[in-house]
Amino acid sequence: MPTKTFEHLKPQKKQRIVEAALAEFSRHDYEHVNIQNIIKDAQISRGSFYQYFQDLDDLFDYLVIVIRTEKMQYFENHGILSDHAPLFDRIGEIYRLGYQFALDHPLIFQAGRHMVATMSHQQNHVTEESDKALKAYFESAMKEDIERGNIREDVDIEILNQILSDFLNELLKSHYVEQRLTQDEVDQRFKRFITLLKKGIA
Amino acid sequence: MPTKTFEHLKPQKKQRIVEAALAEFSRHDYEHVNIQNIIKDAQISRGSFYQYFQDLDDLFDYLVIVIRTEKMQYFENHGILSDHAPLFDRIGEIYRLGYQFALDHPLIFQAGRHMVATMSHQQNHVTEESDKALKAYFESAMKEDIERGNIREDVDIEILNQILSDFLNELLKSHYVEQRLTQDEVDQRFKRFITLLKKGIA
DNA sequence: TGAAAATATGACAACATTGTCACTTTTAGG
DNA sequence: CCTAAAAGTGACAATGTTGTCATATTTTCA
Repeated sequence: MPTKTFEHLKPQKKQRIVEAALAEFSRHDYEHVNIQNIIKDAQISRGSFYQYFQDLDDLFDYLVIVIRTEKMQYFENHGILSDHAPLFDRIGEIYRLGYQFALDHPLIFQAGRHMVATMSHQQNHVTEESDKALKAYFESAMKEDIERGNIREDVDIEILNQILSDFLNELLKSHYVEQRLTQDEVDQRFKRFITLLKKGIA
Repeated sequence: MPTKTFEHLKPQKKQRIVEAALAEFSRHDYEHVNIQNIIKDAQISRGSFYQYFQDLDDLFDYLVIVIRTEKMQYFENHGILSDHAPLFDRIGEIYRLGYQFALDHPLIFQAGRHMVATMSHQQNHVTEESDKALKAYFESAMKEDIERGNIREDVDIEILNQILSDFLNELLKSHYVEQRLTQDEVDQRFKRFITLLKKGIA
């Protein structure tokens, strides 16, 4: 964890440092993060950096928490609106929310993505919590829809959840990260996905 | 492209170099690949390296081709067996083939994965070709199944293809890369996936 | 105000990595 | 067996990065 000194910093300066660090982590592998770049970007001296953080590990752990907190908070603040809406409405909303988060916090989003992508798997607590929360949310939505009779009773909730998150993840990647799809194409894809899922293919 | 000198090398030595390079590329970001490690691993001198490759770009491009060629060849050699089998049999087979490839060529598999994961998107020709081939293969399987009456006529082939590849990709990741799932669990998951897909959820 | 505590600074030694080049060794074939 | 072409070598200068530390600046509060 960062030192007391760091915690005492003015929010503005703290943020400058966090942003510089996120930018660096979204560009490079963990092992090759360049401290020089961070201190240059954040406009702090070399010595200060080592007065705030023990080492890279320390900074990394701190960033994980920052990312996790921001993400959870964002979803909590925006997500509870349409509780008890039908499953697919909620999925659509969650997707839009995820996209909006990426737009609102591009640095956090990209750093998180890159950290997960390049991290060794032992350390994947970066998105673990928010993923869990998301799945729990979908699960409750499914159960409500089953009770309402919108979804057949014997549906395999776990697998459906998996299919949903895989698809949404890839969609977000094509849409936001690689910018290969326009908003219209995304909407189209989403609709077709739901249609297929509803009807089944047999 | 590598120099003539490199092409003239004894296959054994060539392979040692390729393997060292793949190992390095599966550990590090493109920008932070360490030539020192490669020449140490491959037991060649610093000077030799620069006699084989112009620079890192050159080595990278060469590796892309190696990975692509190996992958395509592997699938061509093993994949055509059960042509004209029902879609889901073929999907299962392809999955097993992908897994087998990862087991048979762990270095190539991991390097390819890591290169795709950390690469800027302009350079994603690494797996492009084999992905295309895979989708084409699935598509023809679907069409055959539609003709046979195993799959409804109005099914959205493109989206189905997308769902399939997303799901299989994530499955392979959990199964092989993160080793979070046993063979039994994978089989279970796969069956449940197919069941859900067949029946639909409405 | 003034002095102790907290913060900030950047020069520095230690180390790592790169691409080059003058030189040595090996190979091919006359 | 000899020699010219091909292949191989590692020392080296140039550059970059790290963590430390003695010192300077700022803040706190009695």
